[in-house]
Amino acid sequence: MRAVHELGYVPNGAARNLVTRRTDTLAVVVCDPPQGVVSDDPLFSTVVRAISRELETAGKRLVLMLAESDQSRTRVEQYIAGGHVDGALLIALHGTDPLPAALVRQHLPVVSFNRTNAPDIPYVALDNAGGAATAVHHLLERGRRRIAAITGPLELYEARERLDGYRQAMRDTGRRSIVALGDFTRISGAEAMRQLLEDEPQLDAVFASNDLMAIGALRVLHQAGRRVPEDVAVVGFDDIEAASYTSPSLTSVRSPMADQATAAVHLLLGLIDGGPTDPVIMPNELVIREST
Amino acid sequence: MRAVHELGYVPNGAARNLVTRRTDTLAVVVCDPPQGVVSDDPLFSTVVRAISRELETAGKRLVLMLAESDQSRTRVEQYIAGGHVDGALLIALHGTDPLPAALVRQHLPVVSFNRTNAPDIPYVALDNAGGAATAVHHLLERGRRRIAAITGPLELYEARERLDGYRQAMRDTGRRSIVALGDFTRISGAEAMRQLLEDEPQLDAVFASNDLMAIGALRVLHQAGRRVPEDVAVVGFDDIEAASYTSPSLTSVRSPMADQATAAVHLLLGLIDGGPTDPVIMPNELVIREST
DNA sequence: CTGAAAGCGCTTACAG
DNA sequence: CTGAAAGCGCTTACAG
Repeated sequence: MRAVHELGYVPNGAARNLVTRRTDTLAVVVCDPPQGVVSDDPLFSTVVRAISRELETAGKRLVLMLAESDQSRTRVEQYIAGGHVDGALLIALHGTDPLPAALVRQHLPVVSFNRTNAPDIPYVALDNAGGAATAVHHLLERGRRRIAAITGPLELYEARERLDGYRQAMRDTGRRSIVALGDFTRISGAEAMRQLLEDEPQLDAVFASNDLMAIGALRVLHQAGRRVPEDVAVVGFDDIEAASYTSPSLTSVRSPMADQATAAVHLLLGLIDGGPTDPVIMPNELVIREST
Repeated sequence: MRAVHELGYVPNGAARNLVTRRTDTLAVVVCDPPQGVVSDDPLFSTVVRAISRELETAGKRLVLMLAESDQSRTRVEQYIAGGHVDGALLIALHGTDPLPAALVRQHLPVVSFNRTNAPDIPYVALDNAGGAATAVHHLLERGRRRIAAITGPLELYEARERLDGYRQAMRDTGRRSIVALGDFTRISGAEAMRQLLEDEPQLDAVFASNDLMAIGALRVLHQAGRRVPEDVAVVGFDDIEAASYTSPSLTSVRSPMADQATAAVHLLLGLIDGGPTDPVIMPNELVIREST
């Protein structure tokens, strides 16, 4: 050991990997297309940092890969087939993505950061429907009666679940759903808000399926001369940092992204060790600010 | 080749790495401490994605490592000493960080995403001083005379350079500098703005060294009943997405982070191939919006 | 030009 | 318990 210290010896990683057939490296695959919604999200860096910290604690390394195109998807598959990683964590998976099934076929432990269409992939998800219902009930408590919703892109489970939660809560309280389509971008939120004002000028509340769209909606409401929250109350989803510095500041359903990331890492590490594969659902909470 | 296809053969990566002594893998080391400013920055995801794309194009892999503490710094050093990577790209380096020197001592090709105290490390940097000067001249053209600055944390080169650019521009036009210290967070921008209003109630413009602080300053100005831009003009730096949806929207010096990331990757790949190591300075441009 | 051998630097069963 | 040998799956000089 003295010699080790004196000579600064460090074991060669490739040689060790070769013989042990372990790499202590996990892939984080961001499946979002280039113009995709999730990885441009303000929460992306939170998620990546939380994953990185958790893997470091476990003594593992993180290889970050984008799967933005068919070509890069192939690269990911080949890299993983090359035995470079012990497992993979998929982020921002669209419902129709062929990648998860391909990885499972290679017998690689795979976990998804959200619900997917591949039934045998363990995942960690937010309680999207519950969060949306919480938002609706909060608006009802505030005395709102005509509550519209702006959806995310419906090919994403999160977007569908948030819409379902809104719909269910409206139905349960005997109300009619008022829905405009968005795609999780601020611009789409603004456009959806414009459309809602035209179609349903009597509305007195809006539930936006994420904060970026809520911010777009706030802007349009301001331009249209509607006061928030006096005339129209607005609730967002995710509680990104910007939610606290819009004017008025935005009530939002907080997505515990860092906790979700940590849970996903644990699920993956457990899976590699042959542990259970039950999905994990993260709770969320409503953060009430000036907009409601 | 038919057999390769039929059997789905893929070369074993570890065996190949062992014999070739190349890994085709580069480390991206985020040197920011846990509460650090840079990696919580909205631009972090932009940078990471741009690097990832560029490495993918070059057929390289990306290992993401955090160096948030002495312990994790040691881990980074050991990992790199283990020969797992062909080079390293350092992000968010503080002036006093011992990591770059340690890596250079291991004869690893290293490039920094900003200027550092290690003289022999090639880097890519923004024209921070030039950007700050542009902001000041823009404010002067708008007829502003008492222009204050809010600085970033001065242990960061970016922050010092932006301050220097402001100071120089003020001096060149025979004006007195008015400076309040911040640390690149929104909160610190708000605090600095409060202090400025107290110390220099006559000020008619503020140059904030980044957008987050400018957003904090906008809020305080609003609370203090100062109209922007009528009473006080505000310029930020970085042009993060939020700059376009504050009210009023924020004039800002755009930092071309994606281009900077691409340039840093090229510099590193060139360095590995024995290419030149000249620093690269990225130009920036002023994006004029409602706040000036 | 083709094919067998040596060797990269480890770990792990196995012999002494 | 210690120490030498085999082998992980490649690449690359080298012999035929």
